[in-house]
Amino acid sequence: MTSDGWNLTRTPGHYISRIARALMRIGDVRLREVGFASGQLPVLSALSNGETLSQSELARLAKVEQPTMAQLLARMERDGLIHRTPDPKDRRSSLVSLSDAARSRIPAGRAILRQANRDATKGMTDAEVATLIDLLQRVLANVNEMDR
Amino acid sequence: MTSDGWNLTRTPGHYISRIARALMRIGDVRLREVGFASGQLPVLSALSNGETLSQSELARLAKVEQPTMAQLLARMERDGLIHRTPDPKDRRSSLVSLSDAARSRIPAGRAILRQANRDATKGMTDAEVATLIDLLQRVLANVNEMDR
DNA sequence: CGTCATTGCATAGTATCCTATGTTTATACA
DNA sequence: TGTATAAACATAGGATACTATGCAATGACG
Repeated sequence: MTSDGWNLTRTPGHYISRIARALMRIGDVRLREVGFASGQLPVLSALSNGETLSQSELARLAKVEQPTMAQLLARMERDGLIHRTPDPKDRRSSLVSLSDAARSRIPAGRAILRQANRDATKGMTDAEVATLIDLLQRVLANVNEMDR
Repeated sequence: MTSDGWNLTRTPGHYISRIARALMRIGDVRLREVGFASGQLPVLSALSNGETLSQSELARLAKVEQPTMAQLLARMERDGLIHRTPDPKDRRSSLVSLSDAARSRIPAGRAILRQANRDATKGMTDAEVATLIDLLQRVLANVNEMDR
């Protein structure tokens, strides 16, 4: 331990990357049952109320770069989760909407995610979870600041 | 907000994935100055004291699957960060060690990471950081449990 | 009205991660 | 000893992320 040349094991960053990887793996396994994947969640969430959004609006909402969203939407279209229709107002753009099949599976997906979050905070009081969320929010604000 | 079909924005998982992605991006940018990448940290850390380890030992330490470690080591070898020598005790295995160039740059890399962790917890007291680490540790234990 | 910057998207290339599978070597045990 | 299991590694292929770049359509402004 003390001879570790980095001594950076007990840092928030270390735990956060480990948890993120495990959560993504677990989420993908559990969501496969309803045909979703964890990377698709921001898109499903944004379109769940029937709205139609462009690729760039989705990228901004999901906080990913545009080519990342392009690939994600291509896979989702291939899997029948979304449709694209040309935007009559802008010939560069298409409007993305959820397929009926995807929308019908959203409640099941939401339940799976709620359970996963409960499992991940097992043994923690509501106050502890609230504290954790508060601290994470402040870290996120800091790293967003670092990004510029 | 209340009309969000998922209502899962204010969950630990949501923040943790966002922070992890931002931290990785920032870490990669800052570490590029010394020729490292964030994914290489577990390997650099494990070998920094001059030890030699096999690919599977490194995979276990870094908590990644074996093919992931194989690819990572291939890139690190290509970039001159590590050497591989055949294991005289086991013809299936090779022993991985850090190059002198990599070892000499470790102190600079460590300083960069310390600073990044300080930046990410800016505005938080030592007690708050300790609380955050404690809560994250418990979440990590939970998700590791979920993984089986 | 024409030029020019901006915006929306596509493509290419790379890095990390995963699962599934195969090959070779080592080991255990009937 | 011979076979079966286990371990170490390689390979293939997919998902999710990034940067860099290019093209076409839009919009702003002299």
